[in-house]
Amino acid sequence: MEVDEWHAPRVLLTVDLVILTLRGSRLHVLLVRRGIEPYQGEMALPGGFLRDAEEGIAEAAHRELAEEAGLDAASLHLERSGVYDDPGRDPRDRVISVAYLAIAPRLPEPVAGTDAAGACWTPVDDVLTGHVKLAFDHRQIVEDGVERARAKLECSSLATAFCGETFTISDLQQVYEAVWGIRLDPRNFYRKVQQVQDFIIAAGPLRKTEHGRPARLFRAGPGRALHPSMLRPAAPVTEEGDDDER
Amino acid sequence: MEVDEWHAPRVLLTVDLVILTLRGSRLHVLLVRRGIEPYQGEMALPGGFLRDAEEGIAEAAHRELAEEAGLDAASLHLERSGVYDDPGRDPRDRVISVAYLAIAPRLPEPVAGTDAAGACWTPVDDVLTGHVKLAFDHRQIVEDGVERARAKLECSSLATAFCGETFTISDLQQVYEAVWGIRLDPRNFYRKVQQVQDFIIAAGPLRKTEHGRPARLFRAGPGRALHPSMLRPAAPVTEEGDDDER
DNA sequence: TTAATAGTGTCTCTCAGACACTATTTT
DNA sequence: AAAATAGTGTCTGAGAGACACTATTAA
Repeated sequence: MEVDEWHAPRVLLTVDLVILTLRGSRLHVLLVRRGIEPYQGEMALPGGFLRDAEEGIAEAAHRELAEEAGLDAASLHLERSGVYDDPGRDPRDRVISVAYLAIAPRLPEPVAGTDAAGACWTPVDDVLTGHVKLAFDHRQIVEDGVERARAKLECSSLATAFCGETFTISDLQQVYEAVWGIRLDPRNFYRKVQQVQDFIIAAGPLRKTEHGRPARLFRAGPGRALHPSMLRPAAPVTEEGDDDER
Repeated sequence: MEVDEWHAPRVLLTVDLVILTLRGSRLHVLLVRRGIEPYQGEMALPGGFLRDAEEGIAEAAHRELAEEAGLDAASLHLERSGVYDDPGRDPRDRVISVAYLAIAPRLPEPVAGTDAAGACWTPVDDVLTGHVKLAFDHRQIVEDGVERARAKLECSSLATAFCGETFTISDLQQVYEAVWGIRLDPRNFYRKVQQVQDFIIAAGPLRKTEHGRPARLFRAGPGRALHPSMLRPAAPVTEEGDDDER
């Protein structure tokens, strides 16, 4: 041991939010334009420093969610997603960032009551491909957050957090398709999702659709973990690994 | 935004290590007796403060692994496991802890070349049940680390990190049984583990056993992700959820 | 009617688990 | 021989995906 904590370095702590939602049939992330240096004028994730030494990190995440995105933290799914600590990630100082993943249902406007000017929903594909550049290591933070969301769709009821109070099975399928970035068979999805215990429960009336037969409405059920789980299709097995077996 | 970073609070950063290994057929975690306040004389996870502001957290984890446990970090599986930031978790100051999970193969002595006096392997069950008390929130850190190890056995080749250079299929089964805390059928395990691509590869000779037929030896294969995965048996389905259907 | 979406039934394949059975060693 | 562990074969049941089929709406 022999650690002398009086000489241990102190670091700054920020919270960054990866707020995901569906717009159209694509997954979007909320970005803000930075008003201060460094990276002034560039796009970045909403977030900021801890307010004071007594504020918990989760507490700060809730505060930033309300301040910067105008979203009611109580109604949103919010969970820690990752920690970013590369000593050179912020040119000013040693800054550690704790990322939080938030899932929002479809919202009519980019953001209502936003504190930061220039907040906007951006397709995650544009961020992941590098078409839209982000400040700091925020592209990596988005990538990790999206991957976490993808994984959690398999074994948790996270998908319902993308939907409103009630939704059809088709709505839910769109969530899975947008987040996973693949197409699913509607008939198999329909059967599968209803076999999961406590995932969705029937909620009264039908919803008229633009075309076709009206669909039943459902609400999120009490289950948090899915049994059986909604596994992603396995990546197609390529034969490239068998080269040395010829 | 409008965050004035000059007034943002700074925090201390520690790294804590959850080093797991198998001893006998039980899962053990490495603990040290604290030499300084707070919690002086009590058991805790090895770890410590960042050395300086330029040291990365992963770097610090490797350093502590060598200093406190005498283990060669290069040969061990080491990954970030969690972050602990409750403002009251350290009575002295605001201290954030980043936990790392390390997996060690069976070692002959409690620890060789250990810097900290009183380091010892302790059965994780004794920690999780509260039979052995730990300083700070270290019991929670152990619990989270063990759960992460349990989950990673399913989809990664982590289990081989508990074994030496070569091992039998029976050895590998003992890893799964000890970490998951359940018994597995040897015949099914044998078949299943060999169907996983690039998980284990045959390594020459047989190993004599105390009783019974000698077993083939294997080495860890190149695969990191397991296909198909080694899923834990599902928790038995209880009927308590069906009460409202009578 | 057609187009479109909702919802059902059924087949096949793969994998998990149960377990009978054979093989090879020590005592 | 018995005991013990290694390793194989086979059956059953559950779930995933393919896909034919029916149901109900708008245009």
